Amino acid sequence: MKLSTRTRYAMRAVLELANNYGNGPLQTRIIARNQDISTKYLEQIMAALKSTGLIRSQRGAKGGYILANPPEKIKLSDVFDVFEGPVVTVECVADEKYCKRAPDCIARQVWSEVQRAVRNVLQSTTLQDVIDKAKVTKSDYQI
Amino acid sequence: MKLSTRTRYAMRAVLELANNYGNGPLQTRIIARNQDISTKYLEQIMAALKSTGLIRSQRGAKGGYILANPPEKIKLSDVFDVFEGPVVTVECVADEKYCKRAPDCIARQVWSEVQRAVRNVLQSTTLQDVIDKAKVTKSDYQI
DNA sequence: ACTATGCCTACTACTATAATAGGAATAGTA
DNA sequence: TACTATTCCTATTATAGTAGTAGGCATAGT
Repeated sequence: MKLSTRTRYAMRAVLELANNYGNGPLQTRIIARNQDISTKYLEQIMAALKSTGLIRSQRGAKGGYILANPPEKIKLSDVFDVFEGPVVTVECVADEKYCKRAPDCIARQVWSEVQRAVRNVLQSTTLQDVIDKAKVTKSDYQI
Repeated sequence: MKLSTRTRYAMRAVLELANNYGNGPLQTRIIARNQDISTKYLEQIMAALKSTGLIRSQRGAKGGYILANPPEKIKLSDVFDVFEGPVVTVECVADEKYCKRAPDCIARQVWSEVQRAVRNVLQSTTLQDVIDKAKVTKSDYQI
């Protein structure tokens, strides 16, 4: 169980946008450079993020991307779900009809619990939460 | 983020062994039939489970597999880790040296939290716990 | 007009997954 | 001893997804 590179890049890109929130659009080129990501690949990822309404774009020179909502209104699950989908473990966890064995399947209960744990983290944390936490850590270092 | 079929089959097979614990070896053929899994594919999965020491085998007629330890001594993470590995999200979560950006990476904190949540479930639950919980549910139905 | 950006589409190398297949080795049993 | 049921070992394969690379069009600012 490992995250796709797309999801990891997406999360890093969105966190950059969150950090930049209020300062106008941020360019793919800049994000890619900051994060050591292929610009062309990131372009595709940004397009997907945009198509879900998570971010907005401004075309042309001095264009770029901004978050569609303030960082405290965006949950990590919003970003996560773009590529990893709402299902974290197995389809039958979300859709009992997916498998006829589901009602009696004790393995399903296991994956339900795991899924619940993951979604609990992702849904209860906003981009702003992450940024704030990072700042606290930073200042701890400086003491 | 979805589980591999191997991991799901492995979990179901091991739970069958847990249910059968104390009744001698259980055959791949039986498990495969009970669980609607390709016998040949399950054979490979059982071999992998055995190589980690999680289960033991008896060869020849009337052979089969048994858990190497009683169900209350086996954690779900023991089964999970055979195919999904101990890393649930990203390598850098377990190994900071994996990426030079790790110390400052705020995305890494996100994936750390998710990983912690998953491992918490898998490490705090045993096969016996799952079986017991399933029984409770069953008896609820009968009321 | 020029340039910097997003937007769109196609292509590709690589890898993992989920099997299928065949047969050798072993152990119980008639 | 022969027979049979099982694990064990190895090879092969079809398919899909991933992680890019690439080229050029559309748009907006200067």
